[in-house]
Amino acid sequence: MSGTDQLSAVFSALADPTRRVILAGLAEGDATVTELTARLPISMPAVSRHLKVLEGATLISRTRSGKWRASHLEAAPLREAADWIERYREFWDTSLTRLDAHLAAVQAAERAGVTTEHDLGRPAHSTTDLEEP
Amino acid sequence: MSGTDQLSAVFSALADPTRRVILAGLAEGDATVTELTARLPISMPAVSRHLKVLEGATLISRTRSGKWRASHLEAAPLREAADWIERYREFWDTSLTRLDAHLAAVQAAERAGVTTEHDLGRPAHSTTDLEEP
DNA sequence: CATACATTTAACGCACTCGTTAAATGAATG
DNA sequence: CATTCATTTAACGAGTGCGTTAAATGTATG
Repeated sequence: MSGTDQLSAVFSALADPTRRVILAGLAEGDATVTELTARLPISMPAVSRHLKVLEGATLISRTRSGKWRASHLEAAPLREAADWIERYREFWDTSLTRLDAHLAAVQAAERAGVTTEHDLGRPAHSTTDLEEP
Repeated sequence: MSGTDQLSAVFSALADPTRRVILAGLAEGDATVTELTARLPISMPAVSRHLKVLEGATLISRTRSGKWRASHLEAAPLREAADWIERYREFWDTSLTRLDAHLAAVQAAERAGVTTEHDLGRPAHSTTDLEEP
């Protein structure tokens, strides 16, 4: 997963149920690999690599304390993920009827000068690639 | 990706930058595969399969309208994802000092009867697996 | 310093992802 | 009804993810 942007790394890390469980566990306090493994149905090496993934997404940090390495939750990157999703809140939060949604889409399209379902017959052959805001 | 839970499917779908761009595009209005492809640096079959992934995560729906198939943003599943992340807001939202975080972790641990960094020497060999709330 | 404990790395298997190009399918249209 | 346009499926290759077991590494401790 080399060259992956931060946001992708975070979403990718969250896509695994085991890692979400690990994060939930760390929310209750720092823990070692052995402790986390004791509560999971997988081997210790597997847990170790899940932690490596989480560390790669900077969702955890780890400190060596003598013989042990404790994992610590670093929730900051979750803010970025939350912010990304929040931009879509209007699309699920409002009680949009199908017509309202349609009109909203049309307005957004006109605002952005984008081709919509009304003129699918002449697709927008814009040359500019889409970008993430 | 058979047998994947909804939340994992959503996070997994969001983990790809191209798919996030597609969702952003659909937020401005429904669009066809051809239209989306015109604004992306990849082939149409590639876009088609991205849409299939998004559909699998129920992040979009598609309707056939004559010759064309328009994709429509279905943001509802994002709510679930947002809710999951929101539970960690306290961990990034508050101005936790390192000491505060430490104390919070200890309190959470005591509340849950979980072993913390204080007694890493005697790991919790609990038999119950962690679960997602 | 030899032994034990905590953790990681190595090596393997299997399944999936993401891109490509070429071929197949669906649905108007002349 | 043959052609054309929109879209999907097939087949391939390179890369990645997630689990395993066995071996290596780090760090106390007797």
